[in-house]
Amino acid sequence: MEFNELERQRIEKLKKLREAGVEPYPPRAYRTHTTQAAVEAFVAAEHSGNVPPTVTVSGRLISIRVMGKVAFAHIEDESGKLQLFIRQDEVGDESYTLFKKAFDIGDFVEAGGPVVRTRTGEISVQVKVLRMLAKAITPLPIPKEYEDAAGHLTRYSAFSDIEERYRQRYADLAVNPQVREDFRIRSRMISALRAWLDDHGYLEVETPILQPLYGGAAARPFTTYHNQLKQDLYLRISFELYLKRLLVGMYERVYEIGRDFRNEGVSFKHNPEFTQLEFYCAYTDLFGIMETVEQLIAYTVERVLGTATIAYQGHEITFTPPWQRRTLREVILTHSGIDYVAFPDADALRAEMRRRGYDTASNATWGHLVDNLLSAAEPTIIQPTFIREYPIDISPLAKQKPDDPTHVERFELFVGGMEMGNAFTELNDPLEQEQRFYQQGRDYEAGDEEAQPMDEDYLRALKYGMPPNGGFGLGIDRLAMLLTDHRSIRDVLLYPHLRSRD
RNA sequence: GGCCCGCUAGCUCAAAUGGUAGAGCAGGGGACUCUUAAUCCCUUGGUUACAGGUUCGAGUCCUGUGCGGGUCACCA
Repeated sequence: MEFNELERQRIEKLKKLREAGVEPYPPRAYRTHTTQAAVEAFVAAEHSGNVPPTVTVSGRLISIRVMGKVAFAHIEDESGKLQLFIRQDEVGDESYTLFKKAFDIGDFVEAGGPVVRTRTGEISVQVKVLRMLAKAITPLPIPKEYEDAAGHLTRYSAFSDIEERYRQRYADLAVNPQVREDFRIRSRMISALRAWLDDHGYLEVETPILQPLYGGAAARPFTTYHNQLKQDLYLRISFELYLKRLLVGMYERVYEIGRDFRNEGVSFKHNPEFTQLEFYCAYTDLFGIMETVEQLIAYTVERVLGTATIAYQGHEITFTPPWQRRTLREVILTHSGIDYVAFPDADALRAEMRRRGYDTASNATWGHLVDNLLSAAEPTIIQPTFIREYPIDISPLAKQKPDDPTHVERFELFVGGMEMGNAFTELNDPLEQEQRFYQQGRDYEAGDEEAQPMDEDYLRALKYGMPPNGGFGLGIDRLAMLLTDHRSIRDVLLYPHLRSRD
């Protein structure tokens, strides 16, 4: 380890503590109250006229104000903050000197004594015993704060360098309470999703992450290798094909929450690994899934934030059902002026798009061109909106519309200008599915690296019969972005992927 | 991957046109027995991301590299 000057000074303090017979990393803490519980116990005693409680509280030192033979400090634990009132004549000369000379902001400490109000009225622990729990070597960038009479909090020089916050998330969390809160919201959100699904007859299952064959989405996979088996394996890009096999096995409602891995570019809304919820429900279709999704997400938002209306990047978004239902054709026509069904092949559509100023790749398939048109409209769709009826070319696992075999029963959910989820009336005709895989194979040969490979075992499952059903996939990270009002997916991932240094 | 922007002390930021690299906080020394951005006096701290180049002289200009941010493309 290399140490800078500040760290060397603190290592000297370590020695000073040990020379005084104080172990700077003792094995145990003896907390009797969280800071919040200490305050509550004090307030209760004050109301009932009882003697104030004596407590032992533990936490990180976040401020120190020494005034000669008396000092004030604040400690913070997960429940909140509490002031320590330390008097030399209460803790003793030796302990007080050690506090002044060897304790720093950032250290974990423990303080025991009665809870009192100081002259300014702040509830504090009148410290009788002060212990070091864990000495910090590296100074934490804990900001100074000022709270005015109106309760408005100003933070000075808060740790805000984006790259360092992501690389040293532990420090970010330690000094930025709002970041801690964002990840609590994310956690509560996942709990709420799970609770709703559990309450509605869905069985939570786990399917393979290491797969001999990937599929279920249009994406390039990560590859890996099993040494003993001498076998190439892929990290899954979706759960879809494994979950639908379970419907063949007579489960009617299944879901999985877990990680997908896609080998593609990173951006403010893409991380190489991300969390997905997928569920499948037998004996329903696209339209049944829409109602389920409305209920599921409205319940989740309400339970996590206490309201169905949220603020997101300056927009007000309301999740109260029913949500808008539009067709892909109408959305694209409205946004771009192009009625894509009038241009049924790639060359014609590309020519029309270029005529209207779109920059299109000359090797893009017709389906991808349609997708590009949708992408252009995407940022304008703020309120929760189901966009349905997709071209069959880009939907190899969805069932065709009975009255229009060029399109499938598929919707994507958009909120806040982002795609949040994707759903189909699932294709359960094994012969048709085989043809779709063949077409994907031809697309792959033609240069589409995201085309899905033939999955013989999945077809074997379908041949046993799969009930009609609808399925849905939800980007958990993106929903978390909405609920925490963050524009970047990295702010809702504890450890977003970053290129390594050196 | 293309283009644009950024990288200066532990943290947050300054440094006209190229001319001795600074401040606040944190840290160190001192004063102070009710403070809360405590206050007051003194003070340490830098390979300016890295490597080259131009120049008498580069944090500043040029080239390259790394990392990050934004944007476009790719991509759900």
